[in-house]
Amino acid sequence: MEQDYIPCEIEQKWQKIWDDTKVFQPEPDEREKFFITIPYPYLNGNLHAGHTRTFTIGDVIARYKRMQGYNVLFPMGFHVTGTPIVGLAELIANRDPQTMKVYSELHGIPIDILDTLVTPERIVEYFSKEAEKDMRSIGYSIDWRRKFTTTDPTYKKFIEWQFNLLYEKGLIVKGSHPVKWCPNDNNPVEDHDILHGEEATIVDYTLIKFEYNGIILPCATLRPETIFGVTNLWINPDIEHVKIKVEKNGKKEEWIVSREAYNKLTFTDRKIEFIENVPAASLIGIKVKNPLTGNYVITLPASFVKGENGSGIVMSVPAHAPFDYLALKDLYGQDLSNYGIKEDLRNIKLISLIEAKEFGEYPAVEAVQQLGVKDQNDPKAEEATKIVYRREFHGGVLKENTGKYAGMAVSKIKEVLTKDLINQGIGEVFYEFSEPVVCRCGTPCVVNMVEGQWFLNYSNPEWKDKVYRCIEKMDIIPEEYRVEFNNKVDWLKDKACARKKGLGTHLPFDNQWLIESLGDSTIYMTYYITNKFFARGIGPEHLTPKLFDYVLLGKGSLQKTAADTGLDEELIAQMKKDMDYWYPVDLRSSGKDLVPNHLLFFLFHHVAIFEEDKWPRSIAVNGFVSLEGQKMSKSKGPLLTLRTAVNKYGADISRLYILSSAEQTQDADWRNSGVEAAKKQVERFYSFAREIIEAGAVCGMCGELKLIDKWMLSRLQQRIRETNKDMLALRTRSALQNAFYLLLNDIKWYQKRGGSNLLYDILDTWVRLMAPFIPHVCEEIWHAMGHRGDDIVSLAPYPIFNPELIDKNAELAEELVDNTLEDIEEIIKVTKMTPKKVVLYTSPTWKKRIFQTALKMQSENELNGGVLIKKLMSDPANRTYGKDIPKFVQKIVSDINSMKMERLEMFAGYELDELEILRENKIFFEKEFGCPVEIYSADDPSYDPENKSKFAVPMRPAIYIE
RNA sequence: GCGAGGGUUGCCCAGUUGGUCAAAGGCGCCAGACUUAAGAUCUGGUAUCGAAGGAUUUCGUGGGUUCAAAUCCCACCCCUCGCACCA
Repeated sequence: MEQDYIPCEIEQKWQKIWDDTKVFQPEPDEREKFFITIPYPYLNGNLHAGHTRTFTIGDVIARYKRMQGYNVLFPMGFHVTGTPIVGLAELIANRDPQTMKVYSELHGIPIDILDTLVTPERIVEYFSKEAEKDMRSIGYSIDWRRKFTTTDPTYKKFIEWQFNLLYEKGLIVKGSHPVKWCPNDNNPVEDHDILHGEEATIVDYTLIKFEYNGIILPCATLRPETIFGVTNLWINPDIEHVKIKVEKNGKKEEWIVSREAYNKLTFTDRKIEFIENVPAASLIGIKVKNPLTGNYVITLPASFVKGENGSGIVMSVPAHAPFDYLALKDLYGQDLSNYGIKEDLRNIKLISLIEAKEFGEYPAVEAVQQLGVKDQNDPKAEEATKIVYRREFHGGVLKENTGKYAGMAVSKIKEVLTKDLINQGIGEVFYEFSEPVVCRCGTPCVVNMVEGQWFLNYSNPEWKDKVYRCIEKMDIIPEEYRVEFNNKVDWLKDKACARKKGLGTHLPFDNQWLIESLGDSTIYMTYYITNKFFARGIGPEHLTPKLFDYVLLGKGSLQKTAADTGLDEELIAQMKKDMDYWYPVDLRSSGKDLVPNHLLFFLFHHVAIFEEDKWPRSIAVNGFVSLEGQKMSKSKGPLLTLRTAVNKYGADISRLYILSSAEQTQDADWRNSGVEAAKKQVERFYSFAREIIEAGAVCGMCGELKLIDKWMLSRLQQRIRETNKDMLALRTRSALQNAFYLLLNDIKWYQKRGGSNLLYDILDTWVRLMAPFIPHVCEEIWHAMGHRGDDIVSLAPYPIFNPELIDKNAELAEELVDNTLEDIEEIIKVTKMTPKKVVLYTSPTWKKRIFQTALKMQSENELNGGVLIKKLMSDPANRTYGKDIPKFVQKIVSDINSMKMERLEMFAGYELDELEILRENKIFFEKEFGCPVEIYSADDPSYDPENKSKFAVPMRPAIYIE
């Protein structure tokens, strides 16, 4: 080994050896397989610290499983379908200043090359090469024979096959959906096209059609159930209203709405025709029919109604809506005769329809009174509304007067009721933004219905049921995410799966559309298996649907498939054999951002296409990476690329750092000071190994073992046990704590206590323990230890826990020494004295006996202070210490009571000769404190000037210092 | 608003089947060793009080359960992320 640790030399050397010897190119054999996949990266930039984290976790698992004896397949591909790469090519072609800056400086692309990346194809070619180079440089154990890019002609054949299959199964349907739309550009707006209102979401209101002389006055509401409590409608006399002709699904109606609402309606899936302006005054004071109850209610003037919200006409539910109540109250006693309203509005009776435990009959009235809201223009009215809505939504139940809906929870009613209203022709859905959205061009956006769109029918309940079943059977790591997955399945609606722009595969049954990029990356893990064969030169012309049917699903016959594809039977049989061997996916590990999209679709498509035995077995998710506390951004910075990290620190240090800096789901923060610390640790590991090897250390297990050796072995076993336990749960941080940091502390103590026999054995285990995490330096050490040829550490057996090497007495003995050491130090610190002599007194025999007796009683589950004291007192031999016994017993009993199981097991059969142990370590103590040390038993102290020996108890000797 | 996650000692971050938890590890800081010196490295210390191994107050806030709470229960406050046709 070299004197100094030089990462890049070691790393390049071993990467070449791994590649040359093809150790990570698995083929089916008799071993158990483990198929791990990480979502391939989307290549609109170089790989960054986020990728580094996710992929490194995957690689560590792959390496760990391999060392455990599994036949591990860990493949990788590149995702390029979709629009961002097309957009990036345009930006580069246009020399967009920010893009040029970010991609040259942060992504590290030489400017002369960047200048050439002006088409999507060139971008894909460039980044896929770079990404592979990067992943190799950090030592991922990927089988590169299987790589592909999602625009490969053969991959497109695979996607076409899949979408035809889904179409045949009726899982792809045609429909319309609402999008954010700029009327000026006549195009959908994406998030980066928005000037303000990025936060806006599309909210679905229910439109309820009140009727007046055959004309519809639609009211938009988020709470359609309140239709049962409507006492009147609100019309703002100061805004413009229009009468329009509305045609939807062939049904023609005449509506009256605000002018703004008319404008919005023209973008919906309705045909709209303007008829005439309608003076607001003519709309006030009329009687309109509640379409559900058939009751007639009056229309009244209100200033709080805004033309741009909803339809511009509002239904009034004063029992539950503070604004409605306030507006109504404001009209009490007012002269409304100019609207032709003569009746006394006090006669309008509030209608309560929701039972909520926080409120009585009229929640709106109570809230208004509690908050002291003055009128409809008081800002506190908003707050009152929120309070009432929130409480009613959570805990509210519908009352008897809602007919067949009585007893239903308010939180569940909206969907059901809206559907019923639509079916009866008296309701519709109306989409609106949660806040105003303005396009970059300055135009206010609208919700537009895109028609004739293709959807993946994820809302299909049978499909969802299968996914639930799949999740139930899977391991979700960490387990807390299971509920998240189930929630998201529940929440998922139909998803538009085709677009007009971007890279990708055309929909086979409707060629003008491109398959959306999340849809084409759901079951591609099978493609790694088949692509090993395709990549040897099988062209797309051979990849007929029958081939995929046979290889992936086992449908059809070998002969017919061969005839259909023109491929050899033997080759096809081999593909199928590989598929049957490797599938299903044992673990898909990914960043947590993919939970509500990719990982969900991954499950949906698997359950739709494959039989249950091919469903994924487990999913793991990990957190993000930030940079010195700042969020990273590919397009704006800050950004740390994988390459920058590896160039600066090396592969092993980057790996160790990213894995140890945060636990699985926690977000990690990449900090320079942290990497520097990791660097120090790896260097320390390296020089520890070098010193041992250069000293010519050999296996010490066969020689005679001292107590400290037994202690070391015992601790080592515990670290092995914990590391394996952590790896099983993918807790890489905790695994490293055990396999590296804690073990390092143990080794320090071992050496401090004069241990030396087992250094070679420790190293042998330690290198294997660390190999999945920092493989290059471990290979280097393993080689230096004399392993040659095929005997590389990447394929060496991972250490397993050996319970026979656990030695409780050795651990207790060291604990005694450590306790004593710390107590002496503490006394010196407090008294600030320089010791001239230290005297130790071990526990007297009677205390040890009592301790043992108490432990025994505890193990028989009958530890009781009183009983113990009586028992002791009855023994004449104990009379001498009679008055000390109760106090000591009390202490012992409470100590033992507060011990955990593990601790009690540790003490089970406690039989330590403390005097002997301390005497053996006399020289150690003398060295530590630089003065003579005398050791006595408290039974028989020949020197005890201050009578300290009486404080001696088991595991804590009494101390006298002068 | 809905859903999920989180608030720990100067900072980052462990620890939640309740009990060696004043609480791991790292950073920072302090002291010592080494060095001509600095750096690097190594050793020790780092809540408060204490001239004897102890005591006291801490784990977002306020209550509660328990012999015992960072850990369990209730309420509240604050922070981060997702909410879709975008990868």
